[in-house]
Amino acid sequence: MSAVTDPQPVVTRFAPSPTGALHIGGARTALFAWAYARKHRDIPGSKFILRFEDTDQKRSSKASARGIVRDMKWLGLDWDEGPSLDEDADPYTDQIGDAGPYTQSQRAEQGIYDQYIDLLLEAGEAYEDAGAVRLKMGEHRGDIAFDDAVFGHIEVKAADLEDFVIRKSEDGGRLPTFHFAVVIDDALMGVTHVIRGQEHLSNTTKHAALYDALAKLTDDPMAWARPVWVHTPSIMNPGGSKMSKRDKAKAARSAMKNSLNEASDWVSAAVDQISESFSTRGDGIDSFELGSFLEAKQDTAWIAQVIADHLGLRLPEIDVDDFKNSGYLPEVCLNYIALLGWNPGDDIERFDLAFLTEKFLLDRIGKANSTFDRDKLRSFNGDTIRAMPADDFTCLLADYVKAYRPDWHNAGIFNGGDWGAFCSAVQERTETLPMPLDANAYLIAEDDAIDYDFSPKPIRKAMTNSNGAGVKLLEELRAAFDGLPEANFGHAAHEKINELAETSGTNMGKYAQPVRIAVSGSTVTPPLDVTLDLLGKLAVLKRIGRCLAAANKHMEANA
RNA sequence: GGCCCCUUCGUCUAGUCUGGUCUAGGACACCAGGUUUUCAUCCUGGUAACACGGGUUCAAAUCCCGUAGGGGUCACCA
Repeated sequence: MSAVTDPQPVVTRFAPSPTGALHIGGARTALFAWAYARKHRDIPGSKFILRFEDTDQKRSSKASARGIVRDMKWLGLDWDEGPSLDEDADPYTDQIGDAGPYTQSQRAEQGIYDQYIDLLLEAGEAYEDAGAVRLKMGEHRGDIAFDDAVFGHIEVKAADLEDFVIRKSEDGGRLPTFHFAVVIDDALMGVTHVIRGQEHLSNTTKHAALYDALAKLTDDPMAWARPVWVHTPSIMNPGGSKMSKRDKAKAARSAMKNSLNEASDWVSAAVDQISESFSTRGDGIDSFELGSFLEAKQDTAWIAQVIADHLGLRLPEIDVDDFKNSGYLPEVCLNYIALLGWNPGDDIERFDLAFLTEKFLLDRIGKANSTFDRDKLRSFNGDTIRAMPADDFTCLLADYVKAYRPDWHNAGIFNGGDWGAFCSAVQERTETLPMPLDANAYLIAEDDAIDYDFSPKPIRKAMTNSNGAGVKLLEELRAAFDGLPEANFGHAAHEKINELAETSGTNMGKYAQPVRIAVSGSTVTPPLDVTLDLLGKLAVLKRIGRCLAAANKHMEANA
């Protein structure tokens, strides 16, 4: 007779500290923990918990907690216990699940941690030191070994283990440290698999010691059995540094310094410049804060953004919200980060949450750090956009415009009947949402705001080379277009170009390129008929006229 | 610096546990050609890696030892 063991439930959690936005690396940790719990959802008791580790009173904020809830939901990750899934709810007062509360500050208030501190103190496992409480390590406890699902067996000698603080002194509000709170909470919440970043690998000996000590001292040792530890490797920048929030600050700082030619007094020059541009907007900015940011004494995210806006610079995407801002799709972000350090074991690279839920196994997580490759992310994003039904793309881009692009939101093309035509013209050449907007800015520009620069080689070739052959064709076209009807102008103009090209025996590109240049200032636009339709006859003729004038002037000057 | 960990194309990785079928596969990027009125898409082809040095073995990307490089940690931050 063999005993049939029931499959054990899998309880995982994501436990960020609400000290800022959700980092893309944190999102991957959350994704792995979510996927592993969901893979075992058929086993009763399996669940995924979201908990806030806010034992650092100074840096934690409710606004950050809200932002993390919002970003998790944007990605499509849900949880069974923790703050309410309602983004507008208060993550501290409105929570779901019965093992709560789900923030450590609240749990500390309820005395949850103190009772175990007392237990350890009484048993001589811990002692007071300058107002704080430390757990005895070293010879008292001996060597510590544990098994990690990714990194395998790890052993540390007693001599290398130092006593560590488990409760802060008065200065820290007598709150438990992260090391203590994480162990108590994971045990009390029944967490079976602790999935987290590898920066905690070295800390795990501390946690193992705590589990073991508590198992000895309580009457329910099973509740204090060590969980399965799963440490995930880090996500790095192409340069080799760890991908971190500070990267945005560094990028803003060095761009500012560069724009001032690295002059010795660049900091004060920058402060003057930015303060001025702010005061004209009526916002005002603290020049002392700004200065300390520029001197690298702090890395405040919003100051980095202020500088980026001032410079017209796009900061590197680091937080989930940055990727949303830059026009990446949530399902693509999830797909891409899942592939950073994990793979299904075959050549399948494109998958969704359902696939991940079915396939996610711990032993397929790699040990080596991986570099974040925005090119590949962008490529995935473009593939996904191309594969979407046209109507979905139209809505998606419209939502993006409403949220982030007032310039397009107020433009006629967005509000009139042409939005669908624009979207279908750009969908297959879109990698990120802002890309078609920026590439086709001439569509929402005033007719006389188009700049003509005849120096780039492709423009010279199409217009001014061979004694202005292109310019002559454009003049011919202006006359031909003049007689065309306004309705369906683009289509008619396209026909006319075909006709002229055929009768004169030339390549239609010879006609098309000068028109492109005239209406957009560049040689690249969506198909010409659509582009001209979007612009309309009046605008096209006006732009051709301006372009012709500019071209003739340019050729005279260079004759 | 002490301790812990990692190392396959430029990048993400398959293959390593259970040595041979790996003249190392896929993806992104890159290059070339084709399709295309531009750009892009799409199609075809190509360049490109087992960090290094020893050992074990008939046989090593795969096992062992060492070296180098990289990461983490050593906070009353998490």
